[in-house]
Amino acid sequence: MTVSIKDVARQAGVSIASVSRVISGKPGVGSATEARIRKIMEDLNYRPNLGARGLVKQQTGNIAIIVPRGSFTLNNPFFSTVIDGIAKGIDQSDYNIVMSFSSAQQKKLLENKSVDGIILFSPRSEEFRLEWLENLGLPTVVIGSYIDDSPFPCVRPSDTDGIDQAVHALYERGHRHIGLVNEPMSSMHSVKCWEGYHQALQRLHLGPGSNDMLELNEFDVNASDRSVAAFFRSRPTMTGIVCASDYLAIGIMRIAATMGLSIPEDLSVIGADDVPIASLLTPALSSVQVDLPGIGQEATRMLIDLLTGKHVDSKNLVFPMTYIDRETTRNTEH
Amino acid sequence: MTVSIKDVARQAGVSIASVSRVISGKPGVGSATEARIRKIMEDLNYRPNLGARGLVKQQTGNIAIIVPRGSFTLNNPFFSTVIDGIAKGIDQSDYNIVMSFSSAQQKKLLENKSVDGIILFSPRSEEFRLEWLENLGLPTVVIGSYIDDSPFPCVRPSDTDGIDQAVHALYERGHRHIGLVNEPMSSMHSVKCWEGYHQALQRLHLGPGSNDMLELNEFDVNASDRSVAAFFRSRPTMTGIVCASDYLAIGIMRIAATMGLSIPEDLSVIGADDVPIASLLTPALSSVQVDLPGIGQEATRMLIDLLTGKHVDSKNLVFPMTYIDRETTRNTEH
DNA sequence: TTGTAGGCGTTATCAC
DNA sequence: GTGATAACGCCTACAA
Repeated sequence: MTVSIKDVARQAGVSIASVSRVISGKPGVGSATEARIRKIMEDLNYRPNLGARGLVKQQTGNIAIIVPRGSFTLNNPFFSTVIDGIAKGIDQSDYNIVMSFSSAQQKKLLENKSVDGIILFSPRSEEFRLEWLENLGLPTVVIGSYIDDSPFPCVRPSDTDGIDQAVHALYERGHRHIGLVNEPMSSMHSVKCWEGYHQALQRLHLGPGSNDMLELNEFDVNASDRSVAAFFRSRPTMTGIVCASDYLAIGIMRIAATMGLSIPEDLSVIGADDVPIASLLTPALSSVQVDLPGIGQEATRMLIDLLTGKHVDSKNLVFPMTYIDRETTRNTEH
Repeated sequence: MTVSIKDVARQAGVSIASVSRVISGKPGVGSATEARIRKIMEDLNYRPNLGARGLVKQQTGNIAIIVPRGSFTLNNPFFSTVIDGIAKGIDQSDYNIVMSFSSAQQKKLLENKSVDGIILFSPRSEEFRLEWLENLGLPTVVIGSYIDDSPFPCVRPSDTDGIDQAVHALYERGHRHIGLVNEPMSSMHSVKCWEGYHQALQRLHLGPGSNDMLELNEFDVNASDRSVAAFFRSRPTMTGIVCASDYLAIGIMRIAATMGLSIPEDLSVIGADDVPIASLLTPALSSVQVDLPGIGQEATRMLIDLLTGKHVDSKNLVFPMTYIDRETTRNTEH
């Protein structure tokens, strides 16, 4: 059914070697025969079988995007925005993107020699052990915060500094009791955010404040209404909240509304990452901006450099974050 | 470097045939040798090469998701929400998802025998010609409105009815001059929306109103500020707007704001699809709800049925839409 | 129960 | 310039 290099060769009355040569643009074919072969390929509508080629060249032409299960949900705008950047980066190349959605399938995908490289969204320790990843022997670049001494190049926002900025912004607006809503600490991202929060409190002499971080049990805020409500209720003097992501902040805004808290009158809220919808919400979400598509694009470039043996310049690319003041923050008298 | 079936065979002192048998769980291997082989596989950390297997079994284990270039932007919540459904559907199977992002790459992906089937988001005629698609000979299911007599099974929202409902909702609230903001008519989805709009106007005896559709030149509203503004300004009596999608409606709300029009006081707006963020906006967007993840999941199930030779029941699965009244619509006296 | 051998569609190394 | 032919890693009759 499917037309192969053999069919072309037979039709053209040449050996498959010659056909293969014109396909891969290698020299050593008379221009007359080349023309003939080209014509036959056209007539027969020949298309190379990438699988077969991959078998001999030991490469697949595929890149895996691995998003931790659970935070998955392409709907999480953090991922979709970064992936838009990846799309842009990959357009220039000949690679395709392969994705799996369950953790078991992701593992299989990476083990089965069906990809040449990996773009890994900040993995959580429970899901992918570092040793296991290294054992794969695949070029890998990590997006987002990850183990500090990991062997993989990494592209990420300056989370620590970003959260620090957010706390400072609140401080400047008169807030003195500032909380942090964070994802489970099993994610390195959460640790970085915690560090930024802690560092800011210290610099501002606001005390340790470790009591004022809410560590969610799930990665999805919307599964945590009760603990969020309890957190707010038990801290009546708290006037400002910094969230580890916009996604979190949006959930917080929703929960606050159901509790009868109005933002920013009763509570100032700041997100992180500044995803596109942040500015569309009402009140528009104050956030810490970072070039999310840029991160995706740079990570892709790095991986492709790795794949093509080019020298990869910097092992750690940190994108700056800058506070954006919108409508969820307001001055308060303390 | 990479350990193959041969290595296992040699180590175990058996033929590759036996190893292959235990891998694929075929009978005909002594339980003693089977155990030995299993152990060696474990020790050597053997992983099958899917590419090689695909070569002989003539299948790749991959499914392509094709999203029309331009509307791409995983950030378009319509796509990300449906794809979330696809993810759910595919979790049960052993298939992986492959994506390309430029139109040229997508074509190559489909031609190169690197996928077993296709999930195609309502293609526009300029990008993928039906004849070309058929010629591929790949099991394909289409998501969203498409050519009526296409040979491919199709899962889609009842766009026509949905828009009809939206117009009626506005009518019931007293609106008599109702406009439609639509994407380029090269998309079948736009045509269906137009039909729903037209049909509603007729039933309500509101005249043809063909003058009151704005057909955007681009698929991205945000590139069309000027024409949207002109559209509004030239129709001072228009009090209600139906949009072909929530994505469009969100853009319209933004543009209206910059024009000093307030919603819903000056203008009632209804979106379509009811994507998750619709309810998070303020004012919360009135829309026509449809089970987007369900569409993705059903499409995936259909494709997998097709792929596994199971009987596929219905060639055309239409998901009902129902109007959801939120805050962007208001009564008006005409 | 086990092994041999041919083939899936390509590329690459030889000869001629 | 051109053509055999051996891989690549795997599956599968067919033999033994």
